Amino acid sequence: MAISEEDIRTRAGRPRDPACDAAILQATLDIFAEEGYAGVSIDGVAARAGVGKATIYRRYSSKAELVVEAVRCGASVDDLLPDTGDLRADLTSMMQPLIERLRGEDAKVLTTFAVERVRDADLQEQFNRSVIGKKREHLRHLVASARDRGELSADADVELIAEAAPAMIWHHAFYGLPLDDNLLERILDLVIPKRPQ
Amino acid sequence: MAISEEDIRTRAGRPRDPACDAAILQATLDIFAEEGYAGVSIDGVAARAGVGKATIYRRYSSKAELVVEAVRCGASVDDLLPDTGDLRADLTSMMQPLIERLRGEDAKVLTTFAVERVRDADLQEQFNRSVIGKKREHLRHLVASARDRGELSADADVELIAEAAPAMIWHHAFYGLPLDDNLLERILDLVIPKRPQ
Amino acid sequence: MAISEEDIRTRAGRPRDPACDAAILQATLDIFAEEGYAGVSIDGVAARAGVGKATIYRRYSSKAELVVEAVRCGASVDDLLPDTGDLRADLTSMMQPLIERLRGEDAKVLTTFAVERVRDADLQEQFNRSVIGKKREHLRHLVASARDRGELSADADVELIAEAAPAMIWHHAFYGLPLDDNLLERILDLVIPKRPQ
Amino acid sequence: MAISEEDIRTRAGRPRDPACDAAILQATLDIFAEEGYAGVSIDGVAARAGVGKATIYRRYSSKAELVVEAVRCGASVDDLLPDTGDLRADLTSMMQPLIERLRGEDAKVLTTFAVERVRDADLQEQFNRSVIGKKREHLRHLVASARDRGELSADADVELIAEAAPAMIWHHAFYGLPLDDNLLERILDLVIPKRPQ
DNA sequence: ACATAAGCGAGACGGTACGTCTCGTCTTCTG
DNA sequence: CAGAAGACGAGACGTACCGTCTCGCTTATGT
Repeated sequence: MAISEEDIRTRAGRPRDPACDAAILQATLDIFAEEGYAGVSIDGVAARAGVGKATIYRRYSSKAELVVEAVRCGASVDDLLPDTGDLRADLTSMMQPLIERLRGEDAKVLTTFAVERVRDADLQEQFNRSVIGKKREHLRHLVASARDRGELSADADVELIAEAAPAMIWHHAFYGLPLDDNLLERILDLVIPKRPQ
Repeated sequence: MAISEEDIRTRAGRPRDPACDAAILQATLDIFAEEGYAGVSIDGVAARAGVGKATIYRRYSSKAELVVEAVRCGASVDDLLPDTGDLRADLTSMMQPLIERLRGEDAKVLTTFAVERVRDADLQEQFNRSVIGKKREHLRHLVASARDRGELSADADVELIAEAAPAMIWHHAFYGLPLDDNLLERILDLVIPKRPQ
Repeated sequence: MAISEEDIRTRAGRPRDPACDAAILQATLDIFAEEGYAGVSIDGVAARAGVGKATIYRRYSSKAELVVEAVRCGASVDDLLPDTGDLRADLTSMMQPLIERLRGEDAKVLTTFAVERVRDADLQEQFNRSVIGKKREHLRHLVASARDRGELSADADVELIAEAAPAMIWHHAFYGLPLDDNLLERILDLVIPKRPQ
Repeated sequence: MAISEEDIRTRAGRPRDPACDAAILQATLDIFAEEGYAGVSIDGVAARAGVGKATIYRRYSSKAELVVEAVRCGASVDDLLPDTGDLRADLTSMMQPLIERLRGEDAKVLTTFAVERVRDADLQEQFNRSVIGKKREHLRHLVASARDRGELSADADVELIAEAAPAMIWHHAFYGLPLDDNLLERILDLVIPKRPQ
């Protein structure tokens, strides 16, 4: 979460330049993708963005926070949170983009980030708070709803079913196992009873 | 992997002091557990171990290598590969120790280690060959056997079921989700049809 | 005064590199002469000396201290204390070198040093004791002797006459007034009655 | 010299707030006395004066100019320039206030300023132009007049006599020599032949 | 009377330098 | 030779100012 909440608007003084926001995040993301977390330096980001260091520290209080925000925004990790009433469909539309990104050009950024995140406590903390939390919550909500309306059995393990897809997708990514087109389908077949045709 | 192979023994001059080896690894593990990877600094380890920096660099060529080695030794992972003919029991005796360790003092250590493994191609390959590979192969073998003898349906997704337990356990560890006593049981309930009593 | 006293010698570990000492002080003096105090930056000195910043901060705890030390060493003020029995001649041989230095390359350096001396109580006291003190004492002695032997009138203001030359020379230096060849002669003409030929 | 001349008066728009002028100068002076020139920062002055930075830069084009003005006004250095036809009396009424101030509470401000002035080229330049210049010019004028009317001998060293008093007074201040009540009289006795009673 | 022009507090901006910290290497002395 | 101590070149960290530049508001004057 950026340093200042959204009540910034009506503050006195010169307002923040949105062009700077963009330049900073883009520069951060570029460097992160090229060099990894360790390769990101505030001076480097500032130079690449054509921005003073203070302009960065005015927005993010540390390197960790900066990188989290950059990845969150830049890699569009703030996905849609669909709720159509069809569990399989909803899970598919939530998780399929992740698989696609892990196969595409964002793969390096995402994997690097997922890894670095575990390494650095700040990064972890920041990321859990800002992104993952909501997503996980929604997954749980979808599964619970499905159980409540009978799409799953009454004693279904909501928590575990909700985590199953991300767990296995990332597991495949980490170990270099193939991220086939039908992977998600196979996962869902495993943890959700197939719909009667 | 340590800098010097095992032919160190018969070198000329003063032999390496084993007490140093121990002190360095212990200090590294302690700091690592307390402060995380970023909190480990060579100067810090040297000070805590009462050792010169050169004494560390003589053994490990970088901070990353030092930490990995420390973890590998400190939290030795010598698993059994059981095959009793009871899928549930075998999976349990293979995975339960992992959960236990991820809940204990070794948790941080193991997690970071898992991460480093993903990061470093050499490390990855080496570990796949020596430890993880065998384990994964055995898991697959257990599941396939179970399917063959009818414990699972004939069209069971062997690959996926074999990966399910480690995937979800590590997932829980990575995100700080609770590693309850019954977690493994719940995972197995999810991916293996309960045996009819 | 440099950070570490002289008992450094017998310390453990790698000794300080004297070449660094020299390079740092020389670089500082050069930049100081070219750009003035404000133009001296630690990064600049480090770059010019081909030295890391830490190597400077290991020796001097701040920019001010660095510059003072550099000046003190670079423009050593080892004056003679003549006593020929000819007041005019003695004063001339004591003060003329100062004028010459204040006209030469050392000018900026000496001026800033004089300033720092006034600023810093410790420095002031130390210098009064070591160099300036002796010099002032000797000046007073010369004037008093001259008075006693009748070269000056019996009621001559010894103290004031002794201070006159340095006071006016430094005054000229501080205000950028010209330090002409005949300045000293004019000063002496003013405060010492010309000898009847 | 302040940025804007006196033709400000009849400008259009909102006139400058005199309360700001005062607040800025006072804040500057306070901080200068407490922390020295280096301790003065525009942000600090603005904060202490309860004023925006632009309000300062509208009046003074740099930190050096601001400090000069503040000291000049605050310490009332713009003395009278008397011309009664009695050299001794005129010099006394010009220099005695300086001695008094160097003994009083302004001492710290004045000394700090005199010292810092030498250190910082901007400051020096500014001060010479705005304050010292006129004073020195007047001193020279007084001495020259005295010579012309026969109060001094025809070959008197006008320049030097004019500088003598400030030179020796500041010299005493810098070296912590006593600023006695009769100091000025002794100086004048030294450089100006006593009037025949 | 009300537009114009400037002053004002606040604070963002691109820079530069600060003094601290860590990295991985190098150098000396002692056992 | 190993080991402790620690200096070294390099360079990132986060802070503090600089002097400039918007903002939205307030305050006189001039038409």
